[in-house]
This record gives sequence, structure tokens and C-alpha cells, in this order.
Amino acid sequence: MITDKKEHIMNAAIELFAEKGFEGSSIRDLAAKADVNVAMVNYYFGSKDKLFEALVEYKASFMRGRLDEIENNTKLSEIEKIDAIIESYVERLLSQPLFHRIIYQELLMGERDVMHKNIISMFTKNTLTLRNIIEHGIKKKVFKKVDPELTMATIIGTINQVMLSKAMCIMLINREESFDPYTDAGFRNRLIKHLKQIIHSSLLNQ
Amino acid sequence: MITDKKEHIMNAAIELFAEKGFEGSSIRDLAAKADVNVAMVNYYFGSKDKLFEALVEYKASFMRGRLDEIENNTKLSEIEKIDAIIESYVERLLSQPLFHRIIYQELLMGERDVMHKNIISMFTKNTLTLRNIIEHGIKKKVFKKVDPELTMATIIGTINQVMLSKAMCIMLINREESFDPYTDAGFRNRLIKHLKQIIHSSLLNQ
DNA sequence: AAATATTAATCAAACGTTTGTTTAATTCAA
DNA sequence: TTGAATTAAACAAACGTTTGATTAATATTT
Repeated sequence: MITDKKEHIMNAAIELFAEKGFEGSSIRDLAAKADVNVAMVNYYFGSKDKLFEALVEYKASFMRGRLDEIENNTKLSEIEKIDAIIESYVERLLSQPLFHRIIYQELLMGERDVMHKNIISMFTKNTLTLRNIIEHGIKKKVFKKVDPELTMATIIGTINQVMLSKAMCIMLINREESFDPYTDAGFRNRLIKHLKQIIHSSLLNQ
Repeated sequence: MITDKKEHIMNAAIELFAEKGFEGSSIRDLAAKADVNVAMVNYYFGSKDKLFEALVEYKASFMRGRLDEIENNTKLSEIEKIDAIIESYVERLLSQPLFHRIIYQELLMGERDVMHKNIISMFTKNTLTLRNIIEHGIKKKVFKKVDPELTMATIIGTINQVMLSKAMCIMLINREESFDPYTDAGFRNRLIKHLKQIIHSSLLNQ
């Protein structure tokens, strides 16, 4: 059960960790940001590490997207399934830029072994789903023979690349500094369009 | 001028920072790893922050690849230039996985503003070079009308995705845990082949 | 309904470590 | 013999965490 207070602290922690990293954030900073006493973090979560675990657990649900619903939808062709997955991924990742940062900060560290494995297993299911669809399409000869695993890396990698750093993304697409690519619907659609174009021309015989 | 000792300390720091992050690494850990006295880091570099800056400066040359040599090579067609850039990028990034981790850890933090900007400007030149080639190819009508900026994001993003985490990469390509994708020449070629296939089918009229 | 007992939440202060950094003494090399 | 290199020890500040007292909320008993 997540109380209001716990949720409040976790939301402050997400902002802080995303900006300064887990090691770079102190409990005192966090307590100040959340406007609670320093002792409250340990009172509610036990430790700084356990707060981190609770936070990932709390927000992880949006990563566990229901890709298998798309996979099992018999009304969709293979390429329509891929399109739906692209849309789902872009929507989901861009809607949670702070949590996304935290997850990838963690992935880039060897440190906390258990969490590292948890994050990877979070992606594994989605990876397998997409690979199944691609391999199925190749067997049915509606797709060209591509590298299914690296195609997955291309889709997620392209999205991650624009989410790595707001400043980096703005530089890449040559926009003014005030522009926020993560909330701009135009940019979101541009990203979806680009990914579909890349994947379609790579997968489909034309 | 970089003395042997300075280089020795920086190389130990690269390993440590890549594993535990900058904030997660203490000077005492570093001194132990490099087998020097704790005071030597500040003696040679002034501070922990300045060591970090020196380290990035020291290794950044790998990133400042001479893409413009490729761009200005009149013997190459547009698509051959793209191919050369893909090969250059894959070789360079996969050969420096530790430094790569450090750079992207830093990109994922809002913290150190100056370094953040330095890293971005490191990429800016390469980004512009690739964009020029793509836009030139589109004008000459040897390329289809693609999104030049996001095509760049796709190339780098795909490489970054497999470099995010060794465990993640191994999961993705379904190999045993002992496999090291970053040193394996077969995987390197597989990545180059995939990227060329993706980019060719996206750019070329066939 | 009022009084009491029990539990939960909050707080300032302090705990023992660890942090990055500096000092002052000593060793080393030219 | 002089300046650079190296050392162990100490520094204050910051760290995660715990404490014991105090208040707020809830349950129990009159």
C-alpha cells in the first residue's frame, strides 16, 4: 500500500535523482525538496537504497506495457503490429522522461546488481515480443530478412538517443533552447514518422 | 604535458568511474586502484573535478574523429561516405567502451554544466558533417527525402543501445554471459552490416 | 461522551563514517 | 643542495542513519 506521503517523497526523489543521479543526491536535499524531515525517508522506506527500489517498483508499471496485446491482435498485419509497437514505445518513453533518465543512469553503472538485473528483465519481455513478430513476418515472407535483434536496438536506441539529454536533442534538431521536445506533440509525431519510415523501408519488399 | 604518473591515474579513474560513476567513486578508492597515495590526485590534478575534466580532455580525441576527411573525399559517392562514417563510428565507439560509459553517464546528469556543454559540442561537429552529406544526397536526388537529424539519431542511437550495458546487449542478442560483444569482431561486423542495411534501404531508391 | 491508553507520525539533535582536501614532514632525484 | 615527489596524519564538511522526545491520530475503556 502506497500512502500519500510515500508517493510524495518518491515523486520528489524522481526529480532529484533524474537531475543529480542517485549517488549525487543526498537525503537532506531530498527532504528539503519534499519538505519533510530527514528522518522521514528512513522512517517510510528503511534506507536510501530501499527508497530507490520502491521508486523503480512504483514507476516500472509503465515500462511493462502490454505489447503482447498487440502481438495477439489477429486483426493486425505484421507491419501494423510493428507500427503499433513504435507508437506505444514513443508515447510511453517520452511521457516519462525523468524516470527514463533514472533507469538509464542505473543501466550505465555496474553497481547495484539486483536492480540492474530487474531493469534488464523489464525489457526482456518486450524484446522477445518484437522479435517474435519480426521473425514471424520473415517466415511469412512479408518481411525481408533483417537482423531481428538489432532492429529492436535501432527502434529503442533511436528513441533513447533523443532522450539522452534535452540539450543534445535540441542541438541535433537545431531548435531554440526553450523548445521542449518531450512535450511537443509535433516532435513526437516526427519521431514516430521517422521510425516507421526507417523500419518500413528496412522490412518491406516494395 | 601528460606525465606517466598522470596517465596512470587517469586510466585507473576511467575504469573506476565507468563502473561506479563519478559521484560513486571516492578518491581513496581511486588511489587504492592506482596504487598511489590519496594526496597524489590533488597534487597532480588540483581536485577531483579537475581530474575528471583532464580525463575527458585526454580521451576526447577518440571522439573527435576526422569525419570531414570522409566528407571531403571526392572519390566517394554519398552512400559510400555514409558507409565510411558508420564504420568509423562503430570502430571508434566499440573500442572505448569505458570512456563511452563515462560520457553517457555525464550526459544523463544535469549536474556539471560546463562538461555537459563540452560533450555536446564534441558531437555537434560530427552531427553537422553527417547532416551535410545526407542533405547533399537528397538535393542530388541520390537519396530519398528522409529526416536527416533523426537518421543521425538512429545511427548513433543503435550503437549506443548495444553499448548501454553489456548484460543488456547479451540479453538482446541471446548469447551466453561470458560473451563479450565489444571485443568480438563478429559482433562488430554484424552491427556494421545491420546499420548499413537499415540506412541503405532508408536512403536509396532501389 | 469523556477519559484514557495505544499507536503512528514528526522533529531536532546527534551518531559514527566517509568524503574531498590540505598540511607538514620526509624521501627522492638531479 | 635544491626542488619535486611522496607520505601519514589531520581537517572540516557532508554523508546515511538512529535516537529519544513530542505531537497527532486512533482505539479502548469507563
